[in-house]
Amino acid sequence: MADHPESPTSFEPSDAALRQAIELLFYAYRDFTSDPDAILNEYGFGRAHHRVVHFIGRNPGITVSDLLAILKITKQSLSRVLSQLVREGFVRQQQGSRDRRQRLLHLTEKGAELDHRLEAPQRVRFAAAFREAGPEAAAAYRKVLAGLINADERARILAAIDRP
Amino acid sequence: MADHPESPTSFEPSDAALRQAIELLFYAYRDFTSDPDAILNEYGFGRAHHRVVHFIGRNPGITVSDLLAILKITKQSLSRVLSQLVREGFVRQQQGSRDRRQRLLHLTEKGAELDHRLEAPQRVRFAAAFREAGPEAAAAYRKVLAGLINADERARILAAIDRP
DNA sequence: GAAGTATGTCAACAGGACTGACCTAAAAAA
DNA sequence: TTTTTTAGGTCAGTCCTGTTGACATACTTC
Repeated sequence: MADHPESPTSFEPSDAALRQAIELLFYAYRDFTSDPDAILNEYGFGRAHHRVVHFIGRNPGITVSDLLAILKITKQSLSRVLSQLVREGFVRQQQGSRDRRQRLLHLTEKGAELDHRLEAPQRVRFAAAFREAGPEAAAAYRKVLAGLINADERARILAAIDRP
Repeated sequence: MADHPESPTSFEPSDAALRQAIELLFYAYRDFTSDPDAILNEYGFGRAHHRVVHFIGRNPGITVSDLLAILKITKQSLSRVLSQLVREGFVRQQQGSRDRRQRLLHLTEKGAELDHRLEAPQRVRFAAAFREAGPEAAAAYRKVLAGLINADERARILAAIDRP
C-alpha cells in the first residue's frame, strides 16, 4: 500500500489524525462553552438560552420555525426557553405583517446586552487561537468545520453566516 | 497576493470572522454528534455514555478520578453512567495493584465494539472534511482547536492525544 | 368552504448535569 | 501508631433541556 502524502489529489488522513481531530473537538467544545455557561448561571439560564439569544441576535425578525430549523430541536423545547426569555424581557415578539400568524423575534436592549456578554469570552478565545495560528489557519479552520456540517445544509449555512 | 494588510506578527481577526468561527463550531458540533446519538439511542444510552466509552477505549486502565478530570463532571454524574455500562457488560473494573483503592477501567469486547461503532461515522465525517480541505488545513485545524482549550491544560492534553 | 401552515400549550417523561451529605477502604503522613 | 488524606461509592433532591403525543387557534391559500 503506497501512500502519497504530498499528492493533494489523494490525501488520506491517518487513523491517528482522525482520532486526534475527534478528541480535539471534544476538548475545545468543552472549554469553549464553559465561560458562557458560568455567565448564564447568574441569570438562572442554560445553554439553550444562549443559543436562542445568539441566533435571534444574528437574525433579527427571525420566525419561530426558522429558529427551530437552526437549532434542530422540537418546538416544545424551544417554547419553554423562548417564553422564559420573553417573560423576563430579553426577547420581544412582533406580529408578522405579511403573515400575521408569525411572531417575529427580536432582542430587547437587555437581550442584546446579554448576547454580547455571552459572546465576549468566545470571541476572546477564538481571537487568541487565530492570532496564534495565523490567517491561513483561520481560513483552514473554516474549511474543515464547514466540511463537518451535513452536506445538504452546508451551502445554505455558509451563505447565512457569510452575510455582513 | 504578495502583500497582506496584516503582517504575520500582528494578525487581528475581524469581528465578522470571529462570529463566523463561533457559529461554525455550533453547526459542526450539532451535526457531528447527531450520528452517534442515533446509534446510542438503540442501546438506551446518551451522549455521556459515548464520552465514557471513548475515553476508556483510548486510555485502557484509566482511573475514575482521571476520567473525571477529562470529562469535567461530578463523580455522581459519572457514577450513574459508568455503573450502567459496567452492569450491562461494556466496561469492566479491575482493582489496582499498586493502589488497591483504584478501580482501573477497561472496555470489554462488547464495549470495544460499541466504541468502534460510535466512532465510525465521526471518522468518516472528518476524513471527508480533511480530504476536501487538504493536509495543511488538517494541521491548521489542529492548531486552532488546540488554541481553544484552556491554556493551563493545553500542553497536557496535546501530549495525551499525540500518543500512538 | 376546506385544507394546510405557524404557533402555542398541556402533560408526561428521560437524560444528564448539579449540590450536599455521608460512607468505606486504603494509602500517606504525623 | 494514630491521624489525615485520597479513591471511590451512594443516597436524595433539584434543574435544565431534550423527547412524544394530543390538542387548540389564528391565519393563509386553494
